[in-house]
Amino acid sequence: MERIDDIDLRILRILQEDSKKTTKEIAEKLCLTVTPVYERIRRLEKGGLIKKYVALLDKKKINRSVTAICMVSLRYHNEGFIDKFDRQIKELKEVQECYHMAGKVDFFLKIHLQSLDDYHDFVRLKLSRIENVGVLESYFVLKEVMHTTEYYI
Amino acid sequence: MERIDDIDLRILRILQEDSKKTTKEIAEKLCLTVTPVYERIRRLEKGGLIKKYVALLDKKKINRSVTAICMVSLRYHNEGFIDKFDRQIKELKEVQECYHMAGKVDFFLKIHLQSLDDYHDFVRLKLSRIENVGVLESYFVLKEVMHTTEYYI
DNA sequence: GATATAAAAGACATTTTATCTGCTTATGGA
DNA sequence: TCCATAAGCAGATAAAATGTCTTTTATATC
Repeated sequence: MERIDDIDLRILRILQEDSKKTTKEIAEKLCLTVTPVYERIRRLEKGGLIKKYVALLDKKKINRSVTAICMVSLRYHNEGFIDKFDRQIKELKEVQECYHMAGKVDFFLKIHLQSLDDYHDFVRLKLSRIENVGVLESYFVLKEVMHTTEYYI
Repeated sequence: MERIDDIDLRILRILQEDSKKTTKEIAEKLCLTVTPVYERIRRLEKGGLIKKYVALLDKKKINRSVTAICMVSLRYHNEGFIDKFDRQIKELKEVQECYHMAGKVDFFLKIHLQSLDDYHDFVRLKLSRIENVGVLESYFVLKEVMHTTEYYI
């Protein structure tokens, strides 16, 4: 991928905010015609800079009001165990984010659920049954202060 | 918003995964014509169930390879202070997520940056200068095991 | 500074998609 | 059974995306 210039950046900022904006609307904002804008977007897609386009849903309206953060430490740290944990975590539909961390905690999970009861079940029936899971530390979100999918570029 | 049925759910699953799918493509998957699919999508948008459509960028390709997790505890917990922290955090472009938590830690931040040096500057010049910030605990992501914007519905 | 060359932008035609309208078919009570 | 209502279909129209070709602009070289 060649370098991206200022026009590319402005296009990316717009699309991060609202990907339904038409090429024409974007072109007008940038004082260009549709063709260059169209071609730039295609180039950004082909180059993989734009990964995908998605619809974002309202958590509350689909009944996923509980957000839990869970820090997991494994008992043993052989490479095989870490990969195994990775694979098993990816199977769990409740998990929205999972990071392998540097530090005393090994993994960091963000989980979305309907209720605290569901979290109880999640830990008891799924998470704690994954082999080699050691310490679990759970935190619950009281209020989402901010949450964006955009990067400041 | 009226209840959502199984067809709505199937539409939402598709749009969460790829919002560029055309009404026609979705209609074919669901064995319907474009009109009902079109109207359902409009209804889901109007009802606020679909919040927005966005483009997701590749973190690495835009030079945001470092993800830090930061747990913040405030010194004092009067209501005013909490709101003030909220407002000031929202101003920081590096912060992608911020949650007010239940427990011994007050806030939970996810931050995206170019380098560890930038994190150093972020903490030194921005975070630690916010009034009333007490303990900071930082973690760094070694590997993103999973990260999705989709909800399992 | 003039000129050659390539990259970027524009103009416009064509294809595809979104959107609207009117009509038909299910569905669930009274 | 019949009515009322919601959901779906078919086809027309408007708008957007896409492709092609031309013009402009920037850049490098002489």
